Amino acid sequence: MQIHHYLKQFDIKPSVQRTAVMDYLMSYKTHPTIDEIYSYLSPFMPTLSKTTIYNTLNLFVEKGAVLQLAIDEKNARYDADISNHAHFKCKNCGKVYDLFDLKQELFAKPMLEGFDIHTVELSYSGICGSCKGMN
Amino acid sequence: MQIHHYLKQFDIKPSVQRTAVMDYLMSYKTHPTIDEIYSYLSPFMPTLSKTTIYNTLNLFVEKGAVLQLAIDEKNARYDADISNHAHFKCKNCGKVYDLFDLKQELFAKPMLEGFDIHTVELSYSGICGSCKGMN
DNA sequence: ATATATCTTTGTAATGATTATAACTTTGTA
DNA sequence: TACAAAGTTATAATCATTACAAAGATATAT
Ligand SMILES: [Mn+2]
Ligand SMILES: [Mn+2]
Ligand SMILES: [Zn+2]
Ligand SMILES: [Zn+2]
Repeated sequence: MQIHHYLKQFDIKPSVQRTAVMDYLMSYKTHPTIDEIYSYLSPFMPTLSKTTIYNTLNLFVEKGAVLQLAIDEKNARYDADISNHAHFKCKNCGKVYDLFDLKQELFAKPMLEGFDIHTVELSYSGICGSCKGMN
Repeated sequence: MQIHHYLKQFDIKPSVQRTAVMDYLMSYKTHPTIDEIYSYLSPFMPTLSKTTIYNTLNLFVEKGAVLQLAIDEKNARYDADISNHAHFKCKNCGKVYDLFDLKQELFAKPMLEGFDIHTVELSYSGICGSCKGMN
């Protein structure tokens, strides 16, 4: 199964729960919160615990398989797409959108004396198209 | 007094507490948390309440006088420098550094169909110079 | 200057996200 | 099968933030 293989690439043992979480993240690219992941999976896996979702995502982030986004002040949000892209958070509806069509230069890690830069996070906020003109 | 005048520019009435918080933010550019601000000011203002620090900073952010940084997953951090600059958070010591010497293009708000972009936040993380070679 | 309304601050309680803990279950191996 | 290691679960604890209501300060009208 491809998700099993993908997890192994990051040195993650593919349990049923871990596979389900990664499958969800790869299928629904909505940058979900822990609660959203748990609420979706729980009906399919009645014994699933929210702690497992926390454990699983902490492991995924640690192993580099998933990004933890800081764009939402309230809850952590997770993204299985670890390629260079930015995010936009709507101040009105809270939805987090992907922004792929930006110059790659924006994601360059600057060479700065005294800083060993590992990660780059570029976030925008404002009002999204669906919310414009409403409210 | 200059801080009073500065606050008024943002339509903020300069109370004693608000002035003290803005003074602190402008003097110590360490991107402090609520707790750090409270711990510093409390000895000088014995009746000060932590709720006031929360109220004050929420007001400052709402009025655009201060930036709330999302770079730290645990606590909100605040910055009185609202000019274009990026931040670096050390994964080891947790300190948040300013990065001023970056191209202004990095802070441009891209023109994208369906997005009305108000703010840009550019954050890096990795290991800082003081932490390199230690641990 | 006094009364009244509005704004601000304060302390406490409530909420909500995340982590710690310990028991239980599953998996891998001898 | 037997044992050890890894993973999952439920519950309790922690910690940041917000809600609330009372008290205090400031502004406005008489
Ligand atoms: Mn994304
Ligand atoms: Mn700064
Ligand atoms: Zn929206
Ligand atoms: Zn450091």
